[in-house]
Amino acid sequence: MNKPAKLRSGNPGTADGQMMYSFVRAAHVLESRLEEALEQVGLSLAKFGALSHLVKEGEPLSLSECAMKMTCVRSNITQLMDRLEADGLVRRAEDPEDRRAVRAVVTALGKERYAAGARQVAKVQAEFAKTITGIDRGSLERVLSALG
Amino acid sequence: MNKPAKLRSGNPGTADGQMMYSFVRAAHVLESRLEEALEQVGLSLAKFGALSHLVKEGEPLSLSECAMKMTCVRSNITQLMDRLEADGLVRRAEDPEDRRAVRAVVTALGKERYAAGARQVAKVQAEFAKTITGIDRGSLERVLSALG
DNA sequence: ACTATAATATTCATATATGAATAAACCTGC
DNA sequence: GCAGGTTTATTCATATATGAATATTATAGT
Repeated sequence: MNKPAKLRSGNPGTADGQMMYSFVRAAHVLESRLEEALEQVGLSLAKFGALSHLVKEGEPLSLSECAMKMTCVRSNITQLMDRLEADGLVRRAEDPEDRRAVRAVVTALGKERYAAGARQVAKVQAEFAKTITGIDRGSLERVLSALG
Repeated sequence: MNKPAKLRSGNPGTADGQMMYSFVRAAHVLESRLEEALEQVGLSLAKFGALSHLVKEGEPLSLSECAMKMTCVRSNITQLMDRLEADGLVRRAEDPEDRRAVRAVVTALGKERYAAGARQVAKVQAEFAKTITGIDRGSLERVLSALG
């Protein structure tokens, strides 16, 4: 009982629906590749993301600032920092300006690990760049920015 | 110390990298919309996905079959079924053919809930369809299928 | 028939995420 | 200066996901 192809293109109930699912699935695959690549250097995507923001900022960020930059709730950062601290990649430091705040300081090991992670991510990016060859960049950018 | 725009387009280290991150972020936003829409009818995306496969199959699936259809590990399904069973949407049944197997049976409530979820998902799909207006379907499909 | 191997679901430990509840420190309006 | 509200991080409960270890059942090969 399959619908003929004619009914399937441009029909919001079928073709576009498939497209939406494909989109989400493709993103999951991409994330898996990133996770796998980062695993080679002892990082997860979450850990790399946190290190990335901290390294790029160049100076310690409060955990609230981390949460904002990573668009997640603060309790998530609390746990992530626990794990990063256990790995010796980050250190919690008091904020002399605000005694409520805790600032995350990247350790030397954290910086090395971040650099190694960045090299791994670059490989996946290169693959991704090859994959999207042949799609119009402008349209894709517009769609992606329209989505979020 | 920003690089001029010229250096940023077509440069694998910047523009394409941004694109990859945008892609993943956009998918997350889309998923959040789906979660939010499904929450209105008491479902999560994971629960809806499981119900979806079961309803479409038309007959009970073993938990291993569910895991394969949802491309996840079996222990995940064990837990998901626990929650679906607690919600009264699914029931575990013995498999007379294979005493190791457990089959997931959708309850009447489960079918209703699935239908309500499908209506919610359809709304998000319609939005998504609008968003991707103006991008070439063929290229997008090729890219998405190349990714996974 | 018996033994070795495979497949089944579950449990456990862990990682990631959310959101509610809490405690401590900060800030404002009076 | 203090009461009341806000912001800080943490803890707890929960949902989702993985992978290792386990127990039960099936199936092959002998």
